[in-house]
Amino acid sequence: MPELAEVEVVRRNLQRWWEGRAAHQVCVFDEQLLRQTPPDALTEALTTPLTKAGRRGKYLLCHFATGQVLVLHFRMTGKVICSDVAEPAYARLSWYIEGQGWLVFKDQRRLGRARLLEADEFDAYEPLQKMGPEPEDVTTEDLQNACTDRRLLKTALLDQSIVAGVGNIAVSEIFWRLKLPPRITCGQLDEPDWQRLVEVMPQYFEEIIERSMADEILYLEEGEMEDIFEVYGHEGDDCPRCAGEIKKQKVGGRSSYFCETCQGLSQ
DNA sequence: TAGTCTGTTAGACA
DNA sequence: CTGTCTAACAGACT
Repeated sequence: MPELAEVEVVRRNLQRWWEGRAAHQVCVFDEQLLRQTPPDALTEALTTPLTKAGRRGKYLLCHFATGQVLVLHFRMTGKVICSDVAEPAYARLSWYIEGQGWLVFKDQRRLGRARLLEADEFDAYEPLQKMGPEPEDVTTEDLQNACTDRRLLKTALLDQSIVAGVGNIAVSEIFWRLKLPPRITCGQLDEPDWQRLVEVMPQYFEEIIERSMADEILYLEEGEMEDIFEVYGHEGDDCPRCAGEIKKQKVGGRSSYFCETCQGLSQ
């Protein structure tokens, strides 16, 4: 489930499983995942130790001592898991870490990408160059400067050049916390609204990261993921806050979930 | 069968 | 140049 929070969970896992160690074996099952990267070059990089697992927005960054960076993007259904077999379902790329297991890039829909960049290529890499500040760093001024009055707030927050890492789920959840109607435009926010927005965004991600980590542990024991969202995917349920009903509506081309009672007028 | 889905980008259009 | 919408990418699920 790749929004910022899920990518951060993978980053923390890779830090534990992989940092300081090199792969002893590499299997490329789906070359489409690699696109511009030759499998041989990837294999060579993976067989040197990982120096750091980083993240920027929804991009996962695997740094090597050579200065090379393996950039992973999971799009809709990609993820990295640790497995005791090399090729579980939907495996696209696997590398073996001694004493840990197979690290597997899984991706049901095959939209995810892995690309190996040289140090200078990484410094100039456009998608990262264009990216806005992380939610924990963004200021009200950043947002107000980047957002025109008539633009939907939802569309603005999903624009990765304004703020990095916000996805469609996060928008619904953050709007619910702020009691904002789904179609509110940037011009309709007052100063305290912007202030609360920059406070709540990082709080939301922090909380979801923690709950996802805890959930993963629970999943290993109980075999079932808990639903950690308040409104997203909850059409028809009662609002956890006011017992109004959760509605679903297309906003900016994609589904928004919101409480019709406590999130202002739904328009 | 048609519509849906956590993301991103290109092209059409206003 | 701005912004919005759609299709496309690719596959599974309802």
